[in-house]
Amino acid sequence: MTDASTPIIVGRDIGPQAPGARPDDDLLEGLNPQQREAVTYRGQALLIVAGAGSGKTSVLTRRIASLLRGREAWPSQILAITFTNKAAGEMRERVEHLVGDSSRGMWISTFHSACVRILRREAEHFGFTKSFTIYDSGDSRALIKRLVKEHEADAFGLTPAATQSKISRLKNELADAESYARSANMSDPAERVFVELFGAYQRELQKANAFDFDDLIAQTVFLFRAFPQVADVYRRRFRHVLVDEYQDTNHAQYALIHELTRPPGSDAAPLAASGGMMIFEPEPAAEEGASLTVVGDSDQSIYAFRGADIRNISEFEKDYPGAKVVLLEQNYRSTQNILSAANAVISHNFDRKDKKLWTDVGAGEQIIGFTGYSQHDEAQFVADEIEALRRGGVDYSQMAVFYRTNSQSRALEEIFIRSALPYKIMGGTKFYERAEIKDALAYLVAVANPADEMAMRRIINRPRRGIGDVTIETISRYAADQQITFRDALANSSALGVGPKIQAAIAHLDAVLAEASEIMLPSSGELAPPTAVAEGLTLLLNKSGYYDALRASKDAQDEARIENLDEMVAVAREFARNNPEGTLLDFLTEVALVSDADDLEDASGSVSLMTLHTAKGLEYDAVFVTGVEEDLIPHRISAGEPGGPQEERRLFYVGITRARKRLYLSLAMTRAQFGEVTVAMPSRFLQEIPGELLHWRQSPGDVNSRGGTQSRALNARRGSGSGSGFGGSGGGRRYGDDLVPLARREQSGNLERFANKIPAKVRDNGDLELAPGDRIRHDDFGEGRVDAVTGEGAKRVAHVRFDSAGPKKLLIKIAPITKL
DNA sequence: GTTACACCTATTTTT
DNA sequence: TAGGTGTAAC
Repeated sequence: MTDASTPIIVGRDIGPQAPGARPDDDLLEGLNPQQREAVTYRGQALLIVAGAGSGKTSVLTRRIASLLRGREAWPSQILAITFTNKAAGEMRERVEHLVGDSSRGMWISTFHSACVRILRREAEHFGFTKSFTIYDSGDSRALIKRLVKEHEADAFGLTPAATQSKISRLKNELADAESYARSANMSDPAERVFVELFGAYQRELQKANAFDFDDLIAQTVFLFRAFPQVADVYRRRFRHVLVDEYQDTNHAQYALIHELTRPPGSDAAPLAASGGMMIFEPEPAAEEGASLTVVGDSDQSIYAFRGADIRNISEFEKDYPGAKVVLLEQNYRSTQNILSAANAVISHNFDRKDKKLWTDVGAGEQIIGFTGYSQHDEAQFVADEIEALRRGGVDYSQMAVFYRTNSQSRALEEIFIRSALPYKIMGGTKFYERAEIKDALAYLVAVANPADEMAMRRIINRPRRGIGDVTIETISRYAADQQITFRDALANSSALGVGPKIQAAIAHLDAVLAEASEIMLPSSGELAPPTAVAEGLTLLLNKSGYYDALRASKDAQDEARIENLDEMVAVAREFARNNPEGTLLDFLTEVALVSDADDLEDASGSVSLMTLHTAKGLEYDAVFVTGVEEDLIPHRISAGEPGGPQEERRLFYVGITRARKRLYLSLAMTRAQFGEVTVAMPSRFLQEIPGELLHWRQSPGDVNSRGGTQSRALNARRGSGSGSGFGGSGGGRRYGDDLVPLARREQSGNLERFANKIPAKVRDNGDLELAPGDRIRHDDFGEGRVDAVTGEGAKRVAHVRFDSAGPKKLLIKIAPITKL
């Protein structure tokens, strides 16, 4: 839902409200009673249980606005935490919309950026400097990889991946190497090696003046616990803490919130540790902890595998006695049919508080089910249906296709390309994970944080300078001997005892870094201009020879790399425009904490393809959930995990509740995976949807009876009446109730014909010329007449009306067609 | 330092 | 099956 109709109230007036004014009136406009309560309730702790599409962002932003307008809080006393930058940005925008300038000074940010802000200020308390680097998972994987090798840990079954995920899990539980060692079974050699690795990893991070993602949270908690007087500064400052998506918090995040909302001065005497100043706050007068508002929906918890602990929300009332709970069940997004299906599915999860979404917009369309013979058949259905919706006036950008695993996107893509359907894959390869972008950032990090050896190691031979492992180790040893950083060792290239060519290369790199440093962090101490980052980056890329090496390359990919780097420089310029005061560190922080998931919506004019996980928080007029099969959703691997199948059900629930008006559930009877074709069974979740809500265009039974491959699950439940269950098996009904048979089903009903119909090889029709009126034959669709041809060159599209398959758009260059 | 081949492993991933 | 990674040989 949206609050676009809310009038803008600009809160220029800083003085108290005029007597008798009702500052909340417009904020409550259009809200239902529960939403009003969530906005206006005042107390120490409030839990808003917000079902999907129940307007929680609206409630949260209005609650903040109401605190500000009522003069109950200064902006600086508000801390609102989300999980994504996108959510934070949206929330900030909407609060600004409501209260204007008086929102300035609020902290509306992600867990991670809030912690970075705190850590940059306080890092000196525990052996870091404020210019610390942030390691993303790729960086920490690289470091762990090196350590695993050094410790020869793979011999104990400790792969880099396993080690990384175990360390991450432990950090999310606030365990460090020492505390873990105490509880671990140290007679197990693998455990001993792991503890060693964990400790070594942590020491390396400290040495590099770096935090990994998990550290950002965990170290902030440790900081607060070790230095209560530091914690009190923030406890006094933030009087209102609000947390979005609370069901996704892990233990460390939970602890962070807990620390922040404790009454100030409540800690025992400060630790007599680490030479910091002892500041005793002589204020025994009972101060209250900040008021805490959390919003969440345990039915949408889908990140348990990453450490999210559903108990944080389900036991909120225990953690915060006297907490008020508000339940938002009215849904403003979907039709009742969609909601009823969602309710029915999720109600199969035991151990959950009952919650039923409802709407007053009416039943809406039935949910459409479809069973394809193969994943390509399924994809073709999706493509056809998308085209039909488009002709019916639905914009491509209002349609989305979801799948459980990324690999499923391929079949969809193949068909979409052939159908000339504009699509965009969300959350695919990430810009900031590309090698050249990581290189560029490493150059910047080398300037910003000379202690970061990882960054130095990354760039020292990129572009190739003839510096290999041997030289790197020489430098590393020299640095250790001289007790200087790796970076500083470069300045003494002549003392390293390496060949003249290599020595010159090192000296050159050193000079380039120094020059860039002078631009971005002037030694004169004066402030660098905002454009310094972009300039410095350009200088680094040019003078290091990075650009030249790419330009000289004949690899076609390197051209794209240059474009990506140009884009990176553009990002730096953009940053300078938006943050005139922004420093190099600010830029690196932003880049480290921003992911491309944050620009999800820029898919204008295309259909969005994404995993079910990525779909959370989004909504579309028409939603296709594909691959609704056993072993896919629920995924087979989840079966063995405690709570796995239930989390899968929530995932399916999340998918269903993204749809506003139309929902399609599809599956394929066969799926090519790992080189072989497997026969799929319909997902158990399909059977949890009441039959009258779901209309099968082609049910599993239809496909089954014609394909001849009996599958046990299909007959587990017989249809009763109109479109119930899977129905149709036994050959009674060949097609769905009102389905016009498609041409390819006419040709033959046998499975092999359809399984993996689309070969991997790409067909090329060359310059096949087509004009309106031409007759063509298509391998799948049969004969048809060309209505029109649009597009240019390789992207020419034929609009064809097939005799029996109906209208289609085809990419002429690659469609399996011949002119008649 | 680069290339080629063999090998391994295939959920989800807000930061 | 396919893609990515690691090692060995040139």
